Amino acid sequence: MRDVAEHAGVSVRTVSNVVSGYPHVSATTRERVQRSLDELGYRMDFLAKGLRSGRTGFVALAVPFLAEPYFAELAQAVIGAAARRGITVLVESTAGDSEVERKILSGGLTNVADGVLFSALTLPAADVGSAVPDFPLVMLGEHSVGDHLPRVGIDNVAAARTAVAHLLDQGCRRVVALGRNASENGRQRTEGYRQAMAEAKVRRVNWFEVPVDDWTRAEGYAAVAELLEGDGPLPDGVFAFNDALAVGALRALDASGVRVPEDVAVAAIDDIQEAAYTHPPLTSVAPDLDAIAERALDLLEEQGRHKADDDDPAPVPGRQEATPFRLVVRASSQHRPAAG
Amino acid sequence: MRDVAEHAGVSVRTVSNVVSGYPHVSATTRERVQRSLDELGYRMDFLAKGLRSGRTGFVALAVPFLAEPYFAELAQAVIGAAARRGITVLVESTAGDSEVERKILSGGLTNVADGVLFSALTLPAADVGSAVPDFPLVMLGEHSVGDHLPRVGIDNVAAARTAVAHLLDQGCRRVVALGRNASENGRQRTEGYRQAMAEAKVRRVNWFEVPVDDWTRAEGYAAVAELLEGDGPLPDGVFAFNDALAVGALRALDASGVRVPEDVAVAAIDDIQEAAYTHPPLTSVAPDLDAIAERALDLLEEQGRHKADDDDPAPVPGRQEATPFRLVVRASSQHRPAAG
DNA sequence: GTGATCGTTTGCAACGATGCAAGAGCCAGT
DNA sequence: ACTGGCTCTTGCATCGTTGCAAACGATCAC
Repeated sequence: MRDVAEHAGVSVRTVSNVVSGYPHVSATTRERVQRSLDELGYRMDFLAKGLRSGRTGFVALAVPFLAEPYFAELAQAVIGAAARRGITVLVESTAGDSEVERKILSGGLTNVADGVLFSALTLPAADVGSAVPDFPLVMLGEHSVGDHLPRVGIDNVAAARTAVAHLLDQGCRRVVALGRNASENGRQRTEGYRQAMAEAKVRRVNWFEVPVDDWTRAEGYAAVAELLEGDGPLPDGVFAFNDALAVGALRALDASGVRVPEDVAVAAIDDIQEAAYTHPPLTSVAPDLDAIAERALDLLEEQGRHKADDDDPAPVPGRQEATPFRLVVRASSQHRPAAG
Repeated sequence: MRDVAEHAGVSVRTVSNVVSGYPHVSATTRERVQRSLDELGYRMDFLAKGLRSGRTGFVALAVPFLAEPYFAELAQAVIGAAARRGITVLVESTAGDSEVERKILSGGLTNVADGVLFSALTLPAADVGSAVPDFPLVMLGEHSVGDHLPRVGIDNVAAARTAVAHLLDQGCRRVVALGRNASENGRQRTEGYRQAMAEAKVRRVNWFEVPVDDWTRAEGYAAVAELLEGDGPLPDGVFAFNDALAVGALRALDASGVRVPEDVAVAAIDDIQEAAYTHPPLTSVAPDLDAIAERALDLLEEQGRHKADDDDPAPVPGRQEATPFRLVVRASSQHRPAAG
């Protein structure tokens, strides 16, 4: 920038004014500086700008596994929403490592990012306690830290209830819930399953919850394969807590010759792109990822503004925003067996 | 850091020495500073460090669509490899917008990242010409800019040839190549297909190339659906240029009641995780993503060092690194129809 | 003609860290 | 006792940019 100033015969400050669009710059000067800018191929140094102004224009997004379709699609949505606001996204993958997650929550990304969007899996709740971070932070999806942290995501209980109610509507009598684990997400979707089963007055003997460790295709496959090998009564419906589990379940059912949806109907949550191409296509609850991304960025900006205004106001009440979702019905759940 | 220095009763420079592990610091001082560090919850400012030292510890990864499984898995591999080196990855999604791609190549990410890994789809070859960027850059996969830019990826011709040869080995007589488009990648995989067909002395009448725009499930589905509706002779093998196309193809075949692999064998390239869970599981060529990520980062660091050494040496000859791949055979290609 | 006002431009300091080289204190060797 | 060499510590300048407020010149009203 110094070079540009010299080349244009003005002060560095004036160059800065031109670059940052300061209104009180004469047209002739602006043009001359602009020419020098182009000629010398000037590129702004983000670091210096960030250092001086305290804002970097970056937002960090931390997800457990970027290679999981759901998180990849979420990341894509966040990147798109951020791009519309002129914000760049820094994507971090925690690999479900609670050490990494703890570092992020304790501010490991501060002053490189203006804010952090955090989709936590195994959250080190104990370590975090009720401490409020000293930087803009919005949680995506459920977490177990407490409601003092702002959060954006679908209502998991309602989403699960919707999926299970749909299966019951289709005539299922014995619906298995596949996917309970240690996560808060797992707890809530289990709750939704139970509510739907209770509401439909399904007899307790037909309730069945299959636990897993992770919500992956492999675990879904293994769990259902084991279920089919067992000597218990077979289910006529499977509610998988996410699409990856459902994909694994479908594969296991297919491998065992169980027909979907004739023998077993399947529904899940996430509606990843893959869901439209499974065998058969998968019924799934679709969260509005764009809405999640937009709302999350709104909340981040809001926190950023509050920080700037006062010194330390009540740092934004932990708002819990529920974004819309809808049930996408595909072939995997469309059967109507004879009542029984 | 100033606060810490004051609190510990030393100069800021000494604090810096402790933080950066400078050896000549007495044990007592080090300990005292460390205590103040912890007590005040000091966190290093990456921006200031980067501004002063000229290195940020960031590497940018630009991919067309993060939501595409292949790129998501690639990103995960890069993030993992970078983490092992203490490098943080900044993921950018170009959305196949050549405007964005041009910006990246002209250095839009410089001085925020020490280097750029670029997986280009539609590359604005004309705009770039043979200009060598003034920052460390490594291309991932094929591109059409020319060989003056270093590149890491599998040998696409060989990979395609391997997949097609496998289908022919399985007894296929009429193999369709699905996926030719304007990309360099498409050109090369087409070339591999032709080589394999020629090598096996397949009669020209049985060669068939189906073009698409993008390598997505939707396009794969549409292309195969159209093929099945047509009145031409049906193929007994489909070679899809990537797994997404294959997934779409499998769905279309399934929907039309065509049996895989009995009627049509299918193979593709990428071996995304989803490939193991399709109906039936998909035979695919698996690139070694970890190797790609590691080599790419190696080349970046090498370029970084060269930059540091001299002023402007021949900026690293455009090395073209071919990483290993292997064919993963699954059910989608395992048939042996009667010779015909 | 003179002072007030406005638009435009500028100098200085600062953001938080590190490179450099010099200063302070200590010990051993002569 | 003096010097050289060592370890440990420090001050100063600097990276590229922007906030702040003053300075500058010109126009305007009286």
